[in-house]
Amino acid sequence: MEDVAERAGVSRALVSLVINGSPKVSEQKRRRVREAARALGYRPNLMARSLAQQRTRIIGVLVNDLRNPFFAEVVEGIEMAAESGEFGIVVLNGRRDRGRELTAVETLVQLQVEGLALVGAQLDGDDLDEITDIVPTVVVASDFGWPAGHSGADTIVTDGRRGAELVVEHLVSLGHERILHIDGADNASAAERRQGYRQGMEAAGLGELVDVRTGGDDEAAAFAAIDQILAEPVPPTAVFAFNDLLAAGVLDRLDDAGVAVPGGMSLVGFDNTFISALHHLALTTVNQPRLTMGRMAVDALLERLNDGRDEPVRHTLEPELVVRGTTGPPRP
Amino acid sequence: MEDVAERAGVSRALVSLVINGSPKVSEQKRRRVREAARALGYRPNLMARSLAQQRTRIIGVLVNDLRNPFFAEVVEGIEMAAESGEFGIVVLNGRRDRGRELTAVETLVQLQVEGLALVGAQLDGDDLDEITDIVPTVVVASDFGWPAGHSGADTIVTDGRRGAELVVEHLVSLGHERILHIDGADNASAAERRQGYRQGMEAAGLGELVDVRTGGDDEAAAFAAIDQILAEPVPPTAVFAFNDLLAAGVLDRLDDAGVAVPGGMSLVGFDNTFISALHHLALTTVNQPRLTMGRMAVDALLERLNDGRDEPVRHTLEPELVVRGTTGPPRP
DNA sequence: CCTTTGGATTGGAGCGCTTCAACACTTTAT
DNA sequence: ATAAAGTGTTGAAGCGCTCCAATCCAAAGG
Repeated sequence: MEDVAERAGVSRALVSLVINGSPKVSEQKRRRVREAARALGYRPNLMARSLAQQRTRIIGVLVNDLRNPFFAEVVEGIEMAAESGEFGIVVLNGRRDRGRELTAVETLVQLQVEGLALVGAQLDGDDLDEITDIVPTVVVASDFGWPAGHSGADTIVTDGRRGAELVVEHLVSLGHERILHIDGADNASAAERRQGYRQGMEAAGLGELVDVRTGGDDEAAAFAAIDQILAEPVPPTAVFAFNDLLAAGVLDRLDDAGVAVPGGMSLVGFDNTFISALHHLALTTVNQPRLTMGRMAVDALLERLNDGRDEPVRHTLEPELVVRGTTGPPRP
Repeated sequence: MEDVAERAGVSRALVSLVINGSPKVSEQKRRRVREAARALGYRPNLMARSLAQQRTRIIGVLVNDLRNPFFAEVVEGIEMAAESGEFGIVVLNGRRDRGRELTAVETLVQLQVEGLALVGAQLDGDDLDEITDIVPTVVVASDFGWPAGHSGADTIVTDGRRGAELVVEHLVSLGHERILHIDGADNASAAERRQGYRQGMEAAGLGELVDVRTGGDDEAAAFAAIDQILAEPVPPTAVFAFNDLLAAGVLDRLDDAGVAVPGGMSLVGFDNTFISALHHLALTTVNQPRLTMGRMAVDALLERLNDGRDEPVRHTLEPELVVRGTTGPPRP
């Protein structure tokens, strides 16, 4: 910067003004500075700038699992919204490990992010309380209850309980009774969907038949569960899987076992990722508006940052049942 | 930091030493500083530290499209390798737009990343030359030729030409002749695969039947191409799609049109993403070792950073044909 | 007893930028 | 003519940290 100033015959302060597009710089000097900067290949040092400005204009994003297209799309939504709010984002990947999530958050905080979006985070409520004391936080696609702690994080979720109910209602309307749920284990939104499943079953008078098995959040997790289920004397007629990835795994296994879908077993996923839309899977599932969730997350953050809101806010989006080809009447 | 120093009754310099785990601090003071830091909830400011240290220990990653599981996994590979090399990464998403890629690179450079990994970038050779003058760069999963410019970027690719040849050989061995290629348009690795396709066809004496159609890099791009193909008087007996996503789109469309796969048409993808492995698709494809690619990319960067290498290096990984259920003998 | 040695600690300069009060120079009002 | 009110520019302080040279202190050696 020194060099640019010298070459343009002005002070460093003036260079700074030009770089930041201040209106109170004469056209002549502006041109000379621009030119000198180009000639020298000068690029401002963002670190130094942030330090001096005492702000970074960065939103930190912690994502549970980048390989899950659902999360990837939420992140795209966040990115797009952040961009139009003049913020950048830094994405860190928790890779399905709570410990890594914690260090990732620590890194983001030390990076001085102005806001934090936790996408599908597996942290617990206490972790969250600590975090919200430090930086404005929005929790997306997972749920830490309401209100979410001391100063409170904002929450953007699709109503997983309702989504699960929709699934059960749909299956019941087809005539199913033995509906089993392979859950998301300790995954962030697993509890909610379990609850919705239970409520749905009870509402249909099928409380006795509630059957939840431990799954996880990817195909592999589905294998053990479904293998075991198939080995039992009276398998269910329908399976509701925690998410599309899990459902895809179940589908594979059913295929191996020669069980027709939906002829021999109905199957429902969750998230409506592009996978479920593939004709060859044609997975009945529950839609979550991913891009909207990302956008709302950023909006929530910006309200805190720009408008100074400081009571927590919670937006619950409506899930939508998407009926495709993996559900039908139960086998006789 | 000032406050911590005061509370612990030491100087700021000593606090810095403790934070950075210097061995030359007495156990007693170390404890006192640690305690004061905890009591005050002190967190070092990474920006300030980077500024003072004149290094960031950050590798910038520009990724073409986060929604494509192939790229997401390469990024995971990079992340894991960076972690063990004591580097952090910052991921920016080009979202399939060259302009955005350019500004993303600019941002990363201003962030003072010490190395840059371009994953599936769509930039052109001139862009790359400029970039390599500024920061050590490795190009992953796309190809800018060899050597790649002035100071030169490193390159980590799977041999797309060879991969495409494998595909053609496989199809030819099944008896196909009218093999059509839906390409990746101006996508980074599209040219290479086109070339491999052509060479494979010519080597099999099918040079006359070479037929390349414009596709893109996601399902939607496949639709137009395949619809048009099906409307033609003599459709091909086999289609080789640029990647798995594209192939999935083709498969859907074939389904709509009532064309059996592989009975009526054989289909091959590329990348061996988890999608292709789903039994219901069972897509014949070409594997790229994604995690290895990520790891090698980081290794290449670290060689430059730590060992001072400065001639460009190029690693070409071997593609591997994965035969699944979408390929078979041609229809009569 | 004084000097040396070496480990522990500290003061202060400096990293690249922003920002604000102060200054110089014009223009307008009086 | 002088004062007042802009306009454009700059010097210098400060952002939170690191790191070197200097200092301090205690133990060891002469």
